[in-house]
Parts: sequence; C-alpha cells; structure tokens
Amino acid sequence: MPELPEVDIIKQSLKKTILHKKIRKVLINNKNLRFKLDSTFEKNINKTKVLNVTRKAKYLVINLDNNKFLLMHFGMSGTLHLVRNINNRNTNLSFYKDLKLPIKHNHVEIFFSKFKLVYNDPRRFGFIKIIDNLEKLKLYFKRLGPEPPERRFNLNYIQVKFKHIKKNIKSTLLDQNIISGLGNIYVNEILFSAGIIPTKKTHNLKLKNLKDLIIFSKKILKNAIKKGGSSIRDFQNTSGNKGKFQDEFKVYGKENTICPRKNCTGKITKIFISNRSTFYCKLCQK
DNA sequence: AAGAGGCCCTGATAGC
DNA sequence: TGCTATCAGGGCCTCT
Repeated sequence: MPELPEVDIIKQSLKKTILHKKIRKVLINNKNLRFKLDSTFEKNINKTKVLNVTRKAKYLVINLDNNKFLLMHFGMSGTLHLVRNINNRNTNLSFYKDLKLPIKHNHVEIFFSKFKLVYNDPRRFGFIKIIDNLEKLKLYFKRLGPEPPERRFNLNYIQVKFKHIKKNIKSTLLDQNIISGLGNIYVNEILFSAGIIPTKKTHNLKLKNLKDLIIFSKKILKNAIKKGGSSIRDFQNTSGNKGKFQDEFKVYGKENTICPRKNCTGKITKIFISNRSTFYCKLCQK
C-alpha cells in the first residue's frame, strides 16, 4: 500500500500520539506476515517508552528507550490504526471505540494507556521487525538509494547512476536500491509530469529528462504529503482520515481518459511493465 | 551480472 | 445468485 508520502503521514500521526508514551501490553493475534514475527517480539518492546518516530523510504521506525527499533513495512495492504479507549479511567484496557477498525487480519496490537495501535495487513506482504541497535538499523538501510526529498538525490547522482542502466525508466524509479520511497502510483505520476514515456531506456534519457525527473519527483511527493497522501481502496492515517492526493492523479487509474496536459489531445493508455500497471499518454510522453 | 518474471497473500470487483 | 478470472500503493528470489 503506502509509498513514501503515506508512510510519512503515518509517521506524523504517530508523532502526535505515541511520543514519550509507554507500551503497556502487546497482543499478537497472528505471527504470519511476510516474515514470521519473532518469538521475542513481545519481550523486546513491552514496557518500553517511545523515544522517536521516523521514516526511511517506505519504512516506519519507532525508536524505543531500550535502544531497540521497531521497524514496520506496510507492503501492499498494511495499515496502522489508532484506537482510543473510550473510558480513560478504565484500567483494564478492554473498551475501545472502533474507528472502522477491520476485524480480520489485526496481526499485532500495541497497547498504550489510553489507546492501542493496531497493525492490520490482509495480504501479508508487510512485516514488523525488531532491530537490536542503531548500527544494525543503519546496516539494514544501507542498500537503499536516496529518497527524492533528500539533497543527495540530485542531478549529479542520477547522471552518474543512470548512465549504465539499460532497463526502462519505470523499473529504475521503482528500484529501491537506486531511488527509495517511490512506488507504482507516484512513478506513473512523475513520469507523466516529466513527459517521459515509461518504457524509455534509462541510459537514453536526455539532460532535460533528468532535470525534470528531479524537479517533479520532489514536487509531487511534497504535494502528496501536504494533501495527506493518496487514499485508493483503504489507505487512511492512524486516526481513520483519508488523504486527498488521489483527486490529483493525472494518469494513475485514468485509462481511456483524455490527457490532462494543456493542448494535448492524447488518451491515457494502460500497459504492464514487470506486471505493474502503467499509465501514460502516448502523445506527450516521449 | 543486470534485468525480467514468478511468486508470496487476501479481497474487491467485473463478467459470465 | 454464484461461480471464475483478474487485478491491487511491494519486494524478494531465481533464472537467464
């Protein structure tokens, strides 16, 4: 599900709610995610305090006061829900107001004094993992390329990097080892804004193309975060609110509509690249 | 050895 | 209505 902007929205929600709070109880309903939940999971996080919440690419990182890190990835369908206790004075933690909380696939529930965080993932492509210390966390992220919002994601970087990449630009932008944080939606949108056809070979891109890719990937992600992310199907922040960026999609899911670019009369076409749906305008993306 | 494709899952929706 | 097929915000693994 979430790409960089959506995970950022989750991070922002959590910063307002769980920072400096203590984990009171951990409930594991289903260990089966992409990777089976570690048997020491509960022991590692129970009774700890949340020191910080950060995001790296599409990963959410919760920094605990035992120097360990709770790492989450949401795959295609993972969500995190904040469920408030409707009776604050109730200490047995059993009554919660349900914010459209899914019933099935609530893999893990993390209880704080006045609410709980619920990790839900029907398709189980996501995972939760404990990382023992900062060194191991850095090592875990070592393979990831720069994210578009970062300064090191710049013209010089992609000029050097793209020169020897022969695959199509869409696959390159989705490759987390080259650029991290982008997923299928935003890659489609970025390529449209940059006027680049998704099947274009990466090493054949012109200087203008590279400049546009930098500009639009930064711009589109920034705007998406500002709009609260994209809610297609069921993405929502931890409080159950939906994002608005899906209203600004130019090509994603817009098969057979007229190209929104000014003075362009092309039609949005759908093709598959590496089994991922790809939308573009045949006329203005070259 | 880079790059293409299969596969891991469940659920919603389309089409018959 | 109820079946079957197709398709989903991802990424790891294998094969060439």
